[in-house]
Amino acid sequence: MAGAQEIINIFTNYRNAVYQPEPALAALQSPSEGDSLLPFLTCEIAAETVDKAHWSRELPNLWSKQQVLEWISYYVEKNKYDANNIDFSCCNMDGNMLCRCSCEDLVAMFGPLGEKMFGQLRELSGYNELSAFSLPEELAWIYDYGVIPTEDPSYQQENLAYDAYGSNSDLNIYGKNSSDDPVITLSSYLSDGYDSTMSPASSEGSSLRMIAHSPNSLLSSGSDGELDSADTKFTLPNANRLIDETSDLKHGKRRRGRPRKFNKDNRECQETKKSKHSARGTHLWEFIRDILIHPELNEGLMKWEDRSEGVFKFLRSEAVAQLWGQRKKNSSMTYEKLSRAMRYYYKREILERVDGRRLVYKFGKNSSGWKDEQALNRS
DNA sequence: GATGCCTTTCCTGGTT
DNA sequence: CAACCAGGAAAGGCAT
Repeated sequence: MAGAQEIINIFTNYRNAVYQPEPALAALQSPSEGDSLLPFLTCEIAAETVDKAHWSRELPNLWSKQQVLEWISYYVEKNKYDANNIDFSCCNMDGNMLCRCSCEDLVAMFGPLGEKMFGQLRELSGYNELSAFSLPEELAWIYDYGVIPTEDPSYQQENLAYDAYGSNSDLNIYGKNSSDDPVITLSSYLSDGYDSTMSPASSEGSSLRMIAHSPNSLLSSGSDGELDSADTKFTLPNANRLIDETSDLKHGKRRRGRPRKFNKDNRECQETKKSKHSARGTHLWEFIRDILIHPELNEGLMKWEDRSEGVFKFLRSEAVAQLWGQRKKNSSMTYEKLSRAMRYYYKREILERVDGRRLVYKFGKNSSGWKDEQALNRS
């Protein structure tokens, strides 16, 4: 366990390394911007410093302790808050623990800043004050796709995973406690879908579904059920790979291509998948497009560089990949793999290359639904 | 069962 | 050095 001094050192080093004075940043931090813009701006700023701030690429519940500290440091510095008022002994937690903190917890730890931090954490986690009934119609397929019947074993396992995170915990950044009305997040919206007809009983923890589906929760579909969630959350995605590696190793060399799913849990996963109706609109480029054409739900994941030309940029590449992975019930999705799939679209002219610009893509002539008028028609 | 499409996964090598 | 890009190869999953 890191001591308070060690934490302060990390904190200080990070601040010195990452947040050297930048005029643009300082301008954005002016009080006149107003709090309402704060979450958005922090996403934007984080994205601009994406090469430095690792936390900005991942969903908060996936952050390591280091990333949590980096985020705290960022936020304290951004708000010019006196770090002496912070109880650093409370900062030694990973993202999962952080996300389970109530607003009161954060206020206790960070004083008046805690409330703002709670708000931003909710933003970064994809919490939105949207009801399921206000979802745009063109995303109705999400309803079709995402319903997980309660008799579905995977759903029951997810609920087990959910319970492991504490179904009776206080209000946390994912929204309400389990007894409240269902809440939808972009994450669950784009990855899991949401069933507006879900009964209160079956919708329990719908806003928390992101936890259950997130890579670190793959306890639910993984093969190692006794792993401690707190300690394994960052290794689980790789744990799948380890299993594959050991089962696929032949003469010291791993077999090429996608490894077969052999183990019992994975077979269950496959069966579950087979039983489910495959929804339309599950293509990657459509998924990307749907994130882009709903900026109000975007969470700073992606942005248009040139809307009229269809040029867009990934701001939180790993977070988008994780969402895509959740959508495809694939815990081990990474930006690396997602980008490979994106590159296949070049040949089919669904996407066009944008040379020399990292994380930037452009819709091609064989894509549709992203242009202003098309998007408006879809709304 | 064969086929085709759309990824997914792994990999090597190059670039930023 | 990490992150990203490019693209070949092989395989999975699914619809037809």
